[in-house]
Amino acid sequence: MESSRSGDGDSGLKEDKRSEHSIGGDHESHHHDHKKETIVEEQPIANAEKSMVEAERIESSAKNDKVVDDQLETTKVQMGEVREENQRLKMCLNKIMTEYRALEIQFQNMVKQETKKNNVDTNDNNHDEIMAESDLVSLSLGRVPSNNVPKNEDKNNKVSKLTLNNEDGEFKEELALGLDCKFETSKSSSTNEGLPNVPSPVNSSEVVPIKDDEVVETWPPSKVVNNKTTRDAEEEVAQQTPAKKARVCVRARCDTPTMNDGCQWRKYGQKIAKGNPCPRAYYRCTVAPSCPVRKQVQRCVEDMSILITTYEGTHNHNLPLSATAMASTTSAAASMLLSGSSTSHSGSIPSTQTNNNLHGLNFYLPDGSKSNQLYLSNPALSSQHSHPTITLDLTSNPSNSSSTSPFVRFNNQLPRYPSSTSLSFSSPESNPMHWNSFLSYATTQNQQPYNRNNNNLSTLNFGRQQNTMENIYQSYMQKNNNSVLPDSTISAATKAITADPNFQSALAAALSSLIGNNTNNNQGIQNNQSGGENLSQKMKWAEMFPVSASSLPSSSKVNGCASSFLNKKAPANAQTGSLMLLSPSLPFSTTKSASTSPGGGDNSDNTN
DNA sequence: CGTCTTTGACCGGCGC
DNA sequence: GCGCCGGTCAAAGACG
Repeated sequence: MESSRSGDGDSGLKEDKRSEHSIGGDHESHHHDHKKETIVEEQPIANAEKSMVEAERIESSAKNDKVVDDQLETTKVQMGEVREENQRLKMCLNKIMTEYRALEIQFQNMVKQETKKNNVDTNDNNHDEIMAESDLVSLSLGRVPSNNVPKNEDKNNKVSKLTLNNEDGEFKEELALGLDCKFETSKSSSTNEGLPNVPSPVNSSEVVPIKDDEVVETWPPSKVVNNKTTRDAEEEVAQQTPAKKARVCVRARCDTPTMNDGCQWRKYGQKIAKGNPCPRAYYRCTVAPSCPVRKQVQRCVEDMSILITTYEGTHNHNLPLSATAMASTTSAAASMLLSGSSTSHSGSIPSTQTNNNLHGLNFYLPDGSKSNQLYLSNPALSSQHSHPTITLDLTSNPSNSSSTSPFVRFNNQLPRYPSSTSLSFSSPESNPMHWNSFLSYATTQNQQPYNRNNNNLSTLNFGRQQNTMENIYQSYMQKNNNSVLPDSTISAATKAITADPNFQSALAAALSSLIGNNTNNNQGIQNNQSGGENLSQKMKWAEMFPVSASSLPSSSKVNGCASSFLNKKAPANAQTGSLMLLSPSLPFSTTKSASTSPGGGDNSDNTN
């Protein structure tokens, strides 16, 4: 009994039980004593006395009622306490939200001013301003501005969007942190293009034609600028915000040339970077012709089994389902970085959050003075000082880390961007499942086919021993079968969200987009708008809408890193679809080497 | 024949 | 100003 309590159960419940026991127990013990007495006396007595016993029994039953009443009252009191605590938490959350909004507005103003400065010559100042704003918001969430966001409306709604959420309660507000952009993008679009870069399963097949007013993120300020259009002007504005250059670096063990992130990539160059004999390959997203997203793939010089994939930019189109996890992950990570994750971490993180025990979501925020350079095993990559970089370390080898705690590392030493960040999910003590399931859960519901066709793949360790992952997977599946999220997952989500408002924003964005989009785009939007659901509810909700495997496309070949892990896990359970959620994969829930074979298989994703 | 990869050339930023 | 280096272009070749 006591051992079971030692778990991370709800303290409120524990209290309830305990108090229940103490209250009822005392009364009952007296009651039993009383009964014993009556029994003892009962033996030698006559019937007349039996009536007395019955009277006593009635009396005792009355006592029993009283006990029940007491319990009820106690419970009520406890509920009141819980409510109070809830209120306190709500107030706390409100405070955080207020600060967040204030910072957001402040940041917007700063960007606005800068935009004005830099675009004095431009005729349509307003346009640029607005676009920059739009861009800003979208970037803060790792998203691309909507293709068709009415700009004026966009401007006006930006500040009020959270207010809208307040009407429906605090949970909404909580999610709203991450849903800002979604609201913005969705509100203006009557079509399902509201979420351009994290598509719904339905829309994923549609490559949304790029519109003229669409803000296309430019990756580097290259000579790509051939024709001066309004978009170019917007780009120029956008480029002036460091957010444009945010990069997300993913380190993962992979024995294939590239990680399969589900997206379509076309190789456009290769270089031998200084400091690393392994060539660096350059890919650009080919899902949409004008997609600005690029990625660099390079082996780690210290450990050739580690593949370092660096993503830059945000997709401006609907993604294949298989790519949403990675896109969301990188977007979330980027938004975490860009939204000022370095601004107030130490202050915003409750001390209890630093104990590296957040049910798998371990966010250790060491002193900012810790260098990230050492952590980035690739000097070439770490030398990209012009880009704020966030690193997701999915390797199991923390040796590359300069910190003893391979969790989140923020570093302030990069010359130009003090916000380089590293996320590591490699701690042997941590359980990456939750993170992975968060990020890939909804997506994977639609990715079953990738699993189905995965056959012989190499192993891929995402920071954990495979056995461990298998156990996690199995245990998760068991829980998953009950369609009830484990408390630990909910708890992890809660803690993670409260851990860092910025990450809250990022994670919520990723989650909401994944889950919301996975079922139905419209529903997803509505769901997000209603927002009353917490993360766990969302996940449950997503669980209720599995996509049948038959409706999913099959990939003809599977040789990507991601698939290697997934393949091994997939056959273990008939519910292939839902297992993908386990793929430690966060992002790598799909299969098939997208980069090396951008054409066929992944195209089928789009057309199916 | 169309698409993708390869690879040398080119460009721009940055440091000395 | 020069050279280094990262990043991109685009022609040529490979592949299905």
